[in-house]
Amino acid sequence: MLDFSDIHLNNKDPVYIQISHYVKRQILLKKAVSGDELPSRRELAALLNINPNTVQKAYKLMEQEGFVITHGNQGSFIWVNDCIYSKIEDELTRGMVAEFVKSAKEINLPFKRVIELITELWDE
Amino acid sequence: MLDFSDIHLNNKDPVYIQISHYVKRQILLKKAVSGDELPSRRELAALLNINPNTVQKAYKLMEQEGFVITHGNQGSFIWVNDCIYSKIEDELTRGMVAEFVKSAKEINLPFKRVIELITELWDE
DNA sequence: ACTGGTGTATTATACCACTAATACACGAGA
DNA sequence: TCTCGTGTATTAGTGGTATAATACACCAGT
Repeated sequence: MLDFSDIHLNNKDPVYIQISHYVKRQILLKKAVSGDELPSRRELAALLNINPNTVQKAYKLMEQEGFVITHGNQGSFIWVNDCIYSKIEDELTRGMVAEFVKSAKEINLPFKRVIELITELWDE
Repeated sequence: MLDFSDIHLNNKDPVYIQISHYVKRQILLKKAVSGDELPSRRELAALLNINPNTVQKAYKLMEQEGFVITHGNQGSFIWVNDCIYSKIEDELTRGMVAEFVKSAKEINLPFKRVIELITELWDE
């Protein structure tokens, strides 16, 4: 059963997006693999103190994104093939880095300075 | 008169935030300095094809953040002291990098890999 | 069979951020 | 004085998000 006990919800992004993003991270970290079962809608809702419909929205989104399957009322499961995994990996790594690079260039931050700042801020 | 002709509005972030962010970038790039006049609310609204109130909200935000002043109906002007400048610089550099570092760590991206990705994505 | 938990769907409501529409008072300039 | 553009304030509309209350069909376990 996939563990949601260490998810931390902020109050900035939509909850259902955060749930999806959390599961993607778990997949990337190999903490979630094909076959792993997700909690039931109502169960996760109770755990996170949110409405079951919000969980349903998250699960539906993850189904559409292709890494969660649900059959009948037998619960929902993680399901990732190589293609989906690559997509997730790309979004969470290259995608994120690319956005950052774009922001850095917008303010004319030179490459060297970027490396400096990351090095400086990495450990703290 | 501060130039907004090369601002590019996305449809993800609130417009008034984007305007404020754009002005901050201009300040950081020394393209906007104390005394520079901003277009009137209606003028900028017309230029960007948005509602004057959205511009008003942006200007008000920038006043509150401390780098824009307005007296009566004599227009709005850039006004930055060292303190404000440092704040903007920090937000747009260290602040941005810190957020990125946080995201990278969330998915266990090692420092080395981060540098690799940035190097790879810097030129394209 | 009955019960309880499941996924799913529908409808309604509330809330908030954002944007839009409008009106108002002020002051410079012709 | 009249006009026009200014900043400002108020109100209304819109869309997305979250919640709530149900309802339904399905299946497993008792």
